[in-house]
Amino acid sequence: MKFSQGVEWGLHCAVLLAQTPAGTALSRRALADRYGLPEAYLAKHLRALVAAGILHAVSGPNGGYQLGKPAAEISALDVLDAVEGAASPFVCQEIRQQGTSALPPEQCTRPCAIAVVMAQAHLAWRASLRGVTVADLVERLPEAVRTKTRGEFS
Amino acid sequence: MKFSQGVEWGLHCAVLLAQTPAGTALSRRALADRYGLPEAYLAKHLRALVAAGILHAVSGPNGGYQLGKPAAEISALDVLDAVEGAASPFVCQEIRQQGTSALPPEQCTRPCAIAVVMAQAHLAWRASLRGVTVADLVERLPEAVRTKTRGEFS
DNA sequence: GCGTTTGTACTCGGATATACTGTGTCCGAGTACTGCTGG
DNA sequence: CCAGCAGTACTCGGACACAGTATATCCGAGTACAAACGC
Repeated sequence: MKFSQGVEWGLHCAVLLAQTPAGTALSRRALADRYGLPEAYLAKHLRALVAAGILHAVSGPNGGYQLGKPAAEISALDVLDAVEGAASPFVCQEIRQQGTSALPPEQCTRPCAIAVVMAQAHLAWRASLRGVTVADLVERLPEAVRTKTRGEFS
Repeated sequence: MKFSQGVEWGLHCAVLLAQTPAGTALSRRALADRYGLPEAYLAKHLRALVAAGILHAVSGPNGGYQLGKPAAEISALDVLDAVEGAASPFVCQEIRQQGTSALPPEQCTRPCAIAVVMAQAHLAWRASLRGVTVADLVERLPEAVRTKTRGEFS
């Protein structure tokens, strides 16, 4: 089980865009070069972020990507859901109702205990990520890094 | 991002084995038939559980699998780690140190904030699963199901 | 000199190939029981 | 009748194909600017 690299890329891009002056857009080329990423592949993930409303894409010269809403309203979970999909990694196949010793439906009124446990863990994971916004991530950057970044867009 | 089906299979098998009288072993054939699973593929996952010490395999006639330790000492996390591997699904590639605006190493003494957030979420997820044992899962089964299962091994 | 038009260069978006992990399967090694054989 | 032995049937374990998704890429659609042209 492994996340797509797009998760890290999307989060870094969002954090970077949150530090740019309002109204400025960064082209995908600029983002890819900055982090040494394959531009065309990065595009696929950025497109997913645009579809989720996290980023806003502007066409034409001087176009590019900018945040689609305030950084404080974008959680890490939002980015992850946009890139990886919000579906639970565990999908209960109800094998208790299959095979030679299948349980009859009337004994399966309550959800499978195993699925419940996995769902709870999934919720805990999501809750942890939901509590952190892109604005928080910017705050947690070292001051030196923030000033360096700010200088590049002055 | 999706878990292997082996996670569900392994958990169900562990819960079932926890309900069998001590000393009895269930063959992989019996397990596969009971849940309608592909026997040969189930074998691959059971082998992983054996390697992790969660199950114990017995060869020969009347052989099969049994729990490798008390059900109360096997957490859901143990099973998941055995099947999926314990590695974090998020692997930080340190892209902040790559590309045209790469940060110098002296500004990267603290771990990347994004990696920290992801690691915390991962820990929350693992903690949730670590708190539930196979014995707990047996307890959470409906009484009717437990008696039905018990009857099949009398 | 000014407005219009055309061209260009730059942007994002969707459709298209390749690599790797999960899925599924097969055959071989080992072991305990069972039946037979010889005493 | 009993002990030893060989055969057999059943078990798990590792090596081998197939499929789906992540990875990586290319080309086309759209837009704003800029320069050129006509008035």
